[in-house]
Amino acid sequence: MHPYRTHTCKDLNASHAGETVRLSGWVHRKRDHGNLLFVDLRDHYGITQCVTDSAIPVFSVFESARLETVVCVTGRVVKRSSDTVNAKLPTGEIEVRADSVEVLSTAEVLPIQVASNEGFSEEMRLRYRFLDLRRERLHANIVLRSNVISSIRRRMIDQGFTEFQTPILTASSPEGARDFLVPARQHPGKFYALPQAPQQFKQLLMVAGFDRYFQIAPCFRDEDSRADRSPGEFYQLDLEMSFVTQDDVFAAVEPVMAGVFQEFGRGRTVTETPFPRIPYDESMLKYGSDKPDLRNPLVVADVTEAYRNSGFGIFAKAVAAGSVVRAIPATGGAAKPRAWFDGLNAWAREEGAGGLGYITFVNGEAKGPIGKNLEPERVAAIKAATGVGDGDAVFFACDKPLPAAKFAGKVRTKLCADLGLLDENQFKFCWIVDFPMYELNEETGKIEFSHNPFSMPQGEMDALLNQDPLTIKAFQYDIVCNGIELSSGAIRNYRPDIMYKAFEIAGYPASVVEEKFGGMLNAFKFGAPPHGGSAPGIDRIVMLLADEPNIREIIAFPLNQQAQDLLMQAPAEIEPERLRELHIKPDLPKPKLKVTETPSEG
RNA sequence: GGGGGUGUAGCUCAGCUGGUUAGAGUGCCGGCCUGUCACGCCGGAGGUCGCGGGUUCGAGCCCCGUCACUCCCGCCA
Repeated sequence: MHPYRTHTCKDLNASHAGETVRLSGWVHRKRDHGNLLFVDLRDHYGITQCVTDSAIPVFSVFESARLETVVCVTGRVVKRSSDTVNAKLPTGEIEVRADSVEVLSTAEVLPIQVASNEGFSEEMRLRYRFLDLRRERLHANIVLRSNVISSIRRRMIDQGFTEFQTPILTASSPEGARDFLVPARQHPGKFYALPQAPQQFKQLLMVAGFDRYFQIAPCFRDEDSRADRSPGEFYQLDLEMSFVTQDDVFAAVEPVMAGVFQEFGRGRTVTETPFPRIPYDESMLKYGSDKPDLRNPLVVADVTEAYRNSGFGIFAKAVAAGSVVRAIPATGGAAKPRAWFDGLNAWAREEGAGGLGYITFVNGEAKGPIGKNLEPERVAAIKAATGVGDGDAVFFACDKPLPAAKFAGKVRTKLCADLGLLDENQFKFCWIVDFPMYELNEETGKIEFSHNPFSMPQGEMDALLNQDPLTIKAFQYDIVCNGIELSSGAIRNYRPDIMYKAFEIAGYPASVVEEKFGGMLNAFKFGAPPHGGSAPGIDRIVMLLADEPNIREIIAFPLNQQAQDLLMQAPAEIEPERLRELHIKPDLPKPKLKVTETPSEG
């Protein structure tokens, strides 16, 4: 018989009754009846109940084994009587009568319990990640992550994409986030950078003629974390395609996204392909965001004209000074008590708005502080613009266009939550397209790239030469699901002449462009195909599918918010000798923060 | 870099207006229990109330500082 196991802890059922089997796993739970002892034995696959009684010598071994001890149990499979079957357990029809138990590894008193749904502190969970990972939910999330990545890889390969690996030790990115740097021992004073994304490599692979590239790519950015953003590292499905338009990229990405979300979405409905394409300007107006949650049915409308020269003095004055008014409908909001409206007003002030004016519609009448001061035909126009009717309310955000849009977006989200309008049972995808190529820096008054300087301006050279730069759109797009930005992508600027011009408009002379991006620019001088791509974030995809609000729940060994690994104790100090051979001398501003010590090993 | 929250037993938390010996659940240790499946019952051990200072007759609670974790803003081509 195999020294460790003949079956896993999910394998056995009534058909195995009478067989002698061997199982290995962790003592998940014990139920000690004095002369009768039940042990739930757990492995990666499942749980099997083992039972022993005091007549058998191994009883005391089992009885003294603490939770999470690793044991090897040999015994006979017995069909349970009908009244003792556990319907909640896949192996609940049977149990294993233990003849012998070997303790393979003992366990100390647990700092966090495995067989529990209790919430433990992040610090404990990360310090004892190996225990946390044994727990059902996290264990399942990591398996889901693996399955999602396999599915993505299969779907990409089936579409004719070729998988690549690109360097981890590479050059500092010229723009963007802070790099992680690695000292180069053979080149004193010089550094490698970890890639923020394989952006330039994938474009070079297109120049190299590979046509369709993808990679499950690790990306490194030294920026502060958020609940949905790891500090340091994350993975993306990086892809790039040659001889394509924006629509070709969409057509390649959509079936992968839709397919994966259908496969792992546990019945939640997924937007049918093709996904809606929403121009950036429209998204900012209707949803107050460039990553709209389309599960929220509320749509913002512009009602600036309804307030121009109106009887509602505050807004009329602001509109005259260049502000806009955005109307956010609250379906069914008129039935809410006065306290709700007051609460929203207080919330709006906390958010930095002057307040939150509103009109309610009851029995064909417009009520509320604004309703009284606004002429009936203007109220009618607002009603028409927002599509509200009796029983609804409308809220107003009045400010300069961008802050008004953003605040309207916040109001939209809050109203939806308060009114319970969000359908949780959906994955709503869309593309946000037509991002502006440039934007005005309000402080400096200068024109800057608003997103990726390497994307192709719509209208190409003609637009750069003849259009107001602030009106030029780029072939730049984001894919958004349930209000979460999964990726951005672009059709790239592959023409050196257009690139020089695009950078010139943003204030970079040709010499700077050559110095900073010489490698890629040079490659484009030897026959570059038109190309474009995208890079959906793997971690966020898994977060959505697992319905987890925090990215650490879908990563086996995440860093904490301070970018520390509490289990492996990283970052750590380095022996002086190592620093010497790297020609590095620390110049510390103050005594270094110490990573707290881990308790002794078991 | 900035703002909010949290920090009390191994773990998860309660602790009222500042007032006796700081509690519960769980885990751990011991006892009882032959059909449980979050088994049950009885008992026990376990505390520098994050740390430092202050106010007070008296501080887990109030004040100041500091540290740690977390959420958010900045940042994230």
